[in-house]
Amino acid sequence: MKDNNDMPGHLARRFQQIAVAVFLAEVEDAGFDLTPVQYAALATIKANPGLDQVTLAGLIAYDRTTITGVIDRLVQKGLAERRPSSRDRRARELEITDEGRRTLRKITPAVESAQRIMLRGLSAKESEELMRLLRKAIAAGNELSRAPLRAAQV
Amino acid sequence: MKDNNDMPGHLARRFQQIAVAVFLAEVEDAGFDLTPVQYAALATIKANPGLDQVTLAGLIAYDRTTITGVIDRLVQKGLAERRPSSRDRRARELEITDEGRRTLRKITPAVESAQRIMLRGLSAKESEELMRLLRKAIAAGNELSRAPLRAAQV
DNA sequence: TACTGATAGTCAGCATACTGAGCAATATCA
DNA sequence: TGATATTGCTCAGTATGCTGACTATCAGTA
Repeated sequence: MKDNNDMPGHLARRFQQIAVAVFLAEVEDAGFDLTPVQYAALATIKANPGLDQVTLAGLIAYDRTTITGVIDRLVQKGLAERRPSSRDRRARELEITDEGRRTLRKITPAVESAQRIMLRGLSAKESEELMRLLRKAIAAGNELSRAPLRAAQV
Repeated sequence: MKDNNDMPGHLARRFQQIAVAVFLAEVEDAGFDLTPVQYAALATIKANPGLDQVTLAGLIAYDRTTITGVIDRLVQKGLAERRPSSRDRRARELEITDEGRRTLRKITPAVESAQRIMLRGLSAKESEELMRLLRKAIAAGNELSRAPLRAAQV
């Protein structure tokens, strides 16, 4: 019988579990209330002003049905705005608000600290190697999830 | 601005996302309907007959409030049984059923295949190294989540 | 034994994630 | 142009995961 520790799927779940807990703890210590998912969405909206929801989902590999709720909460917190697209009446254009920009700026140290903490058991070289291997495995498996990463259409 | 691909937390989320999708697809192809979480719980019940819910949660690092629902579904599918403990009237003893045992046996090839597929971008050596680094990072971060891994009390 | 603190389990509530379905709008092509 | 396919978004339903609160029970101790 294989041990859980020999199952990459189980290890993935555990590492992700710790990563989320560390992120939330650091962000809360900094006085903010933002999830990892909300942070990634907000940062991506800031970097790509006016993008629509499907494009946003593709850039961070979220399912399109998940992104709806995430944006709802960003809007409800006053960090982002959703308005009808002028080019395509089905689509919604997303913009970050000033409040969202301020939050992103202030929260950055906590986010970076979280990334360090979740790797605290590894040396710098090991951390690099872990990220390299994860990127490689993810690239090969990208199309296997319902929400693959998609480059923006420019 | 840091790219998502430099954030271990984001990579963790992506890898976990792919791992779950691959697991579900392989298991469904084999004709079964079992999630990764349910599988791990069932396998652990089989390996530790009569254990209580808190011990089970500790062995697979689930939150105790999560395990309730997972066991509900295993029981509802007829794969496990929950009965009052004779030693502690607060506790429930968990047992796998014959049906559960049969399911576990038949599902094993699909589970193993899933673990291979989610690492298909990596060589054997790289896969080993990825698992080693994940184990190391997880060990160092174990206490940082609400549901740390706990050895069984023997 | 009575009090106190800890423990086992559950529940309500919230936030991801997914499946599958549906609506409105757009794109494509005969 | 008109039929068809596709796309953007939303919703209902289900399954993790978490926080925080609660009940019942147990364990240790004054």
